[in-house]
Amino acid sequence: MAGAANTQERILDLAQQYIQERGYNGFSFRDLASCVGVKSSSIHYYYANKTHLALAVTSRYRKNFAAATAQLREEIPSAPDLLKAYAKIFKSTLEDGKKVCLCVMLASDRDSVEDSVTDQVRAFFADQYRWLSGVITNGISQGTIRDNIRPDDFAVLFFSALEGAMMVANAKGNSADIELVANQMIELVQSDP
Amino acid sequence: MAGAANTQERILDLAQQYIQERGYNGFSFRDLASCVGVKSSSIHYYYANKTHLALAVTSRYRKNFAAATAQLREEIPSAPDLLKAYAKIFKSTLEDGKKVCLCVMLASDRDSVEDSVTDQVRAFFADQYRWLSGVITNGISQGTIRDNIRPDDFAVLFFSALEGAMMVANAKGNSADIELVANQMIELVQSDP
DNA sequence: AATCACCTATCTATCAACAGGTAGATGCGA
DNA sequence: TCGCATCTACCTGTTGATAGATAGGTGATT
Repeated sequence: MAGAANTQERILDLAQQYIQERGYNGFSFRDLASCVGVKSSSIHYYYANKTHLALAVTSRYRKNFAAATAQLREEIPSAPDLLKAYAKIFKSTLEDGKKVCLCVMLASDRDSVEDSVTDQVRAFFADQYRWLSGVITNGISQGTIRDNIRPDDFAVLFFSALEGAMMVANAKGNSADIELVANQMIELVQSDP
Repeated sequence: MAGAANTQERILDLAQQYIQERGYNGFSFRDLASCVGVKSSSIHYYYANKTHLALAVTSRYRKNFAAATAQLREEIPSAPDLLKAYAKIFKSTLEDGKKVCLCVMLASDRDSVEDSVTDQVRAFFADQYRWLSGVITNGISQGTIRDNIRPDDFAVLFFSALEGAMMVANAKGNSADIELVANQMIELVQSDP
């Protein structure tokens, strides 16, 4: 039988979901296969080995995230509102299943994945820092963010706090903590009215 | 040969290290055994199964953390200094090997561990929130922390940010980010001089 | 129009390694 | 003699990965 046209994409989607829920060591080719409705050898047909699969998932994730954040900047002018919208991405991810950021998951499984995957993870983090730093810099210019805030440093803080909140909130089953964390930081750096 | 008196403790130490470095699914009883210098059945002698082992590691971790933080409160009066010292625990953990907080690691492997372990992880988080909230409340009383800070909320933020920074810093191999994150938060909530 | 080669996608069957876990023997020291 | 600690030996299931068969579609050749 000729394959259903989108088998490869369904494999990729499910692999991403599994990594976000269970981590790199938390699922097998057979888990993926049985859920997609094929045999594990079919997955090897598309992705020679687990590293290739992880690499494909990660680079697509990076690309999608870059597109989503770029669109936010087009739609939302105010820096504090942008930070809120950014935080909402994290909250939604957690609420959609018990999923955590793909790259934090892969970072925590660092010893099990090959360096090429960790390189992609680091590149994702760099992407986020760049975007956040740009938003902050812009916020200072527009007067919505206090001018004693250092954009590069605050980018690291804001991102770290969201990632950490996601992990902890996931354990507690309480996605509201993400907003709690984000809103406090925004409140602390917003210019006084 | 009668066992070296501390085999059990060495197993516990190594299991903790492995969970912190590789996660719950990242090591096997044989890994532990060969590193300790015994056979895997000897580990089952002390810990009937992997859940028991994880439980023992986690409850000891909680206890040790509680002792360390209690001592900090005895030694350091100033709230900002206490927060700095607390952050240093995280930084030191990361610098001592590539280890990340045990409980965040177990939180990320939530789907693979039994609920009893996740309960301990949640209890650890609650411990930390309680301690941090107490420190902040005290800081407000002593005038070192601004009085518009909500202790319970800021505890969540401070803790989440440290945990997140630890994960990200580990991927980047850059432990300095932990201090960067902690110092920014302290700066933001400290009373003006 | 019928045959052919070829490509894509899938399958079956299998491998060696490793997983967590168990039963029971062995040996040392009190 | 007894019990603690460790071992040998093994079981069952799973893992990532491979080899090779098979089915269907496409397009060129006869």
